[in-house]
This record gives sequence, C-alpha cells and structure tokens, in this order.
Amino acid sequence: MPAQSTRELIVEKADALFYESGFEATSFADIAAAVGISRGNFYHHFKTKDDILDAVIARRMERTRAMLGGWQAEGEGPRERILSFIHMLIANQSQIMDFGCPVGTLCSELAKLGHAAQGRATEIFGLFRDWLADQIRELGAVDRAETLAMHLLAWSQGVAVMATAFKDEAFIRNEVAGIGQWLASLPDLSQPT
Amino acid sequence: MPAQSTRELIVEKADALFYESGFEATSFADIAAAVGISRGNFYHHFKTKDDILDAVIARRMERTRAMLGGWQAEGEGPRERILSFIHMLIANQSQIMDFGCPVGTLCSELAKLGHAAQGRATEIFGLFRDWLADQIRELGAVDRAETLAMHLLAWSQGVAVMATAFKDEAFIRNEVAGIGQWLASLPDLSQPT
DNA sequence: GTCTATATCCTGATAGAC
DNA sequence: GTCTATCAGGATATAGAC
Repeated sequence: MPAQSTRELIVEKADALFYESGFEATSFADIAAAVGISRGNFYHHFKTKDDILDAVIARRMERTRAMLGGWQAEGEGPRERILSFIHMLIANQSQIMDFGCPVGTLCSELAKLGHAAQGRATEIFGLFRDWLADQIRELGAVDRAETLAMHLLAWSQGVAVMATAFKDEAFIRNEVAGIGQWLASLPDLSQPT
Repeated sequence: MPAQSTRELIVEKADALFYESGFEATSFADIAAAVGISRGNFYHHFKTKDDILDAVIARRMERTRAMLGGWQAEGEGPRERILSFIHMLIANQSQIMDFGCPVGTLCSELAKLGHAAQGRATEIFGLFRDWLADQIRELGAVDRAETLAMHLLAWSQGVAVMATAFKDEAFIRNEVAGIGQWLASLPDLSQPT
C-alpha cells in the first residue's frame, strides 16, 4: 500500500475541518497546521480555496458511493439496507450533536454564501436519494419511490438539525424508532402473501 | 410612533444579513453599508460582533413570541393553530429555498463555530417546541405532547434543509401535505364523539 | 451620535530560494 | 515538493475630531 500523498492528506484534513468548523470559518492556515505543512507549500497542491472544496466534495462523493455500495452488498434485503442508512443517525450521534450532518450543513452554508459548488454538494444528497429510491422500488413502491426517498432523507436531516440544537440522545433514539416503524409500515409488494 | 433608532436599524439589518449570508460571512462593513452608517459609528452602538448576535437573537425571540401569540389569538382551535406553523413552509418557501430556516441554520452554524450563543439560539426552537406542545396537549395527547412537538419541529427542519439543497417546490408541497395528514391522524381526545 | 483616520491582525495568494 | 518571505486586501476594533 502506497503512503498517503500530501495532496490526499490535505483533502482529508480539509474535509474534517470543513465539517467541524464550516467552510468559511476554516482558513488555509488551519488546514496547513492540521496537515503539518507551511502555507506556501499549500499552493503547490491547490491554487484556490474553491479548488480544495471541489476536492473535498469529490472525496465525499467517492466515499458515499463506497458506503452505499457496501450496504448494497451486505444487506440481505431492501428493508435491511434502508435500516443501514437510518442507523447512521445512531452510529454518528455524537458527531451529529456537535456538528450536524456533513452533507446538510455544507449545502446550507454554500447556499448562504451563494457558492458555485452548491449544486455539486447537493449531488451527494442525490446519491442517497437515488440509492434509497432503488431500495423502495425493490419493495414494490415503484411509482412513489423517489417521493418516499426524499421524505426519508428529509426526516433524517430534520433529526440531525434538532440533535445539533438540543443535543438530546433520547430524541434521536425516539425519532430513529419512528423511522423504523414508518419503514415497517411500508407494504412489501414484491413479496405478496 | 417614534422613528426607528439607529440601534434598531442595525439589529434589523444584521438579522437579515446573518440569515442570508451567515453570521461568520457577514462583516461589520456589510452591516454598516446596509444601515448607511460608517464603520466607526458602528462601535458606538455595539462593542463586538457577538453583542450584535445577542441583539439579533433577542429580536428573533421577541418576534417569535409575537408570532406565536398571534397564532394563539387568531386560530380557532389547536389543529388550526398548528396549521399556521406548518403553513410557514409554504409562505416562506422562496426564502427557505435560498437560505434555509433562520433558526435551524443559525443553530447549526453556531454549533460548528463553538459559539457561546448557541444555547440562546436553541431557545428560539424552545419557544416553538413549547407552543406546539401546548397545542398538542389541547388535542388531548398530554403525555406525548413534547415528543410529538419535537417530531413536528424536526419534520419542518428536514423539509427546510432539503428545500434549500434541491430547490424543489413540489417536494415542499408534498411534505406539507404529508404533515397535514399526520396532523389529521392525531386523535382529538379533547372532544370525544 | 456621527464621522475620519488609524492600528493590528489575519485572510487568500504569490515569488522565489533550496 | 517544501520552505521562507512577502504582498495586497479586508477583518475587528480603537482614538479622537466634530
């Protein structure tokens, strides 16, 4: 396995800092310090801050694709695979209470900044939406699949926002249980009894 | 009616700018330009940026209280009053698609900044939560009132985040209709048939 | 209360030595 | 590829005249 390149390290640290502090509030100096290189060296790898943002979004797209692919391979059925998605809210709850959802908060910040990369950030949501719609389609709800996928995404985003604001684990557990019940209430038309 | 003081004007313009551009991305110069005063004069009214944020949060608290009070006075019953809350998503949809929910995005940004005012910003959510819980209690769901209020708040926040990301009016309409159905499905225990 | 002028620091970004 | 030195501009914040 090759050693991690400086460029890869920069993108990894920038990804974490953009998540934890926000894009605007993260300076080149912050990233350089996290990587352990000088500010000058920085510009050998990225010309502008927007270039780093592009690389961070590309990285998140890649990793999201990999995660969804993993759930696709491991989950025994669409219902179980959707549960993998929902389980993220529990697995990452301490980070979510501190910094929110990485995708939702980035999209919101870029919207306020009027940043050109907002559309690319939304594409990460698009990956989740399409994957969830695929699962729902497999359950047999072909015509409403995308609508239900957007509803599920919105629900999880709402939980993330409220979890960040109130830092209430019981609330998260309760909502996750609610999503689970909602999922169970979806009729499985692919396996008629 | 007295003319609006410079201080009030500063808070009003800062409120709008914090919403539309974010707290971190808004500079003193931006606010001063919006108000039409010099940067120097600015410090006569507020010593630090955090002082302005406190004033903005206080203003939002006041206005939220006034809005909830208005709904309380005008709505004929708890179900109608909750519909006033839900209707915000439609009435403000273009602003929400551009900048998200003012409360949710502020809480998320302050969380990332590790800002001391985060708790005060969350109190705005607390006003909505308590008011919604009151309405739900009036419907007779006394024991689950706060849980259902948090669920409703989370739902609306999720819709706001996804609306900002995807800018899809049909999605908003669909989710608002879903919330309306959910509300209608709540049994009214206060008026047994 | 409002202004101009200024101080100090930090930002993104560049030039050029090694 | 990494560094130091430096730039121009903008940030918050202050001092002091009017």
